Amino acid sequence: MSEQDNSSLAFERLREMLCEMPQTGDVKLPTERALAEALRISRRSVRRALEVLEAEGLVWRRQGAGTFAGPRPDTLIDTPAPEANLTEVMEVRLRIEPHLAQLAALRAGAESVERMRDILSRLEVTEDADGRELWDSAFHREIARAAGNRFFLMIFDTIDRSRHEESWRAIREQARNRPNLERYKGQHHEIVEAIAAHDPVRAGEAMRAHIKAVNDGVLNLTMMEQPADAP
Amino acid sequence: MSEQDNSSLAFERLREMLCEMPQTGDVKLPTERALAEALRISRRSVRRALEVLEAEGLVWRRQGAGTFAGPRPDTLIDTPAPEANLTEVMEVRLRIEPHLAQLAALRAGAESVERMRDILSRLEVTEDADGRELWDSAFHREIARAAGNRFFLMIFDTIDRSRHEESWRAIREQARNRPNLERYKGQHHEIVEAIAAHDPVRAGEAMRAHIKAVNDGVLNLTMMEQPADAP
DNA sequence: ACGGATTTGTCCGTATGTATC
DNA sequence: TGATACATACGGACAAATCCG
Repeated sequence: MSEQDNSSLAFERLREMLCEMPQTGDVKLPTERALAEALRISRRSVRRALEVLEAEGLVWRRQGAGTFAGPRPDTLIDTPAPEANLTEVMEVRLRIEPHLAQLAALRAGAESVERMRDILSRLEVTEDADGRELWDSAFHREIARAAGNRFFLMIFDTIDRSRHEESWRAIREQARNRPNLERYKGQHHEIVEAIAAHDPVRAGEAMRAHIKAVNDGVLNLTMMEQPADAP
Repeated sequence: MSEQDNSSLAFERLREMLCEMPQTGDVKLPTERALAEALRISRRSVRRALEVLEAEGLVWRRQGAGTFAGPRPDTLIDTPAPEANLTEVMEVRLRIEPHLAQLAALRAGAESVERMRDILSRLEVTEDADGRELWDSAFHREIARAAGNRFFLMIFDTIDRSRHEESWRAIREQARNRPNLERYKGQHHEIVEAIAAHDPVRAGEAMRAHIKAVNDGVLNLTMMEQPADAP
């Protein structure tokens, strides 16, 4: 009973603290360092407790901002993704986006191709991980737009939303190692060239290869996280 | 669990906002600082999202003036216009449902196949139009379920909802009144057989042929309605 | 024609959580 | 456990461009 775990102590104290707080959103908690000092325990223990509280939905945290009480403020999500599994999303992308590239090759106008190239050039000079994610998404969406089918565009947006939710970890980790980034860059240009040349077969195949590469990259990464696995 | 990057959040919210705006040009958006405060995020995140939207051609900005909604060539749709969508929906079905059949052939269990056969038997003894419509939809949805991918199922439901559009029902039912019904019946059984045999290639091809036949049936019908349209 | 007010464009410092040792 | 390096988010400050009286 004496020295079980400081995390549980922090957990009780923090929970108590939360109950006394006003229920209005946007209540900022003290920083982790301050809490650790106030409770006379290590910051690691505070973090463990906060992780549990976050999972319970009592608090939410954002890097660079702080820890806040209450549910997340931006719950605009209209249940787009149940429990988005990464493999499921990739399977859908692998089977749909090649069709979008094919249709885009048949129907894309010069201004669409121009926008694609512009987006790619911006993607390549972006160092920020968040920004890269945004530009990459914009590129794929531009292709979906160029496909000229509003239903396909709607479907793409459904996938894209889930992709952003799922990207929370894997893509950012993946951004760390640059070799893949170069390969993706080449694949992107290959796709645009095929579309510009109105070559649906090549466009579809290029898109398929690209998504397959991304899929493999993410898969390898998640496998690396689990120990004892050599290529 | 669903807290994505702030930029992506701003991106979705802004695009949604743009779609709800009147189509008239010269619509000035709130200032970046106002948007940042309204969305409860930093101005930097707003700016990243606006950059992408500008590259997509949805908005245009001028320093000192503000951000304006640009021309909107394609709008996200919630209420599709009937006529033009028919070909669009058919195009989507033709390119997606074969994949569903393939996956179903790989993953369908015995009970799924059992349900498909049961649904088909009920479809074949149904005389009224509403009933046939319902059973046919149920058959295709059972295949989507058997594909074992929740996203694909979600996407299928999106398509299926449009398919049930009131204005199309008459057309589809007329297309089914013909001897086409017999052909569709055979194609349905061919699909189920291929799935039961775990033959993805045959299943995909059978589904493709089926949807192509339905598509042709509808197309022929709509052309018959408009007599003698000459180039 | 002029000047103040407003808005976008740009940069940097600070604060915070995250990851690693 | 404690300490350090790192990525990210935020806000302020200033310049450039524009608008309005």
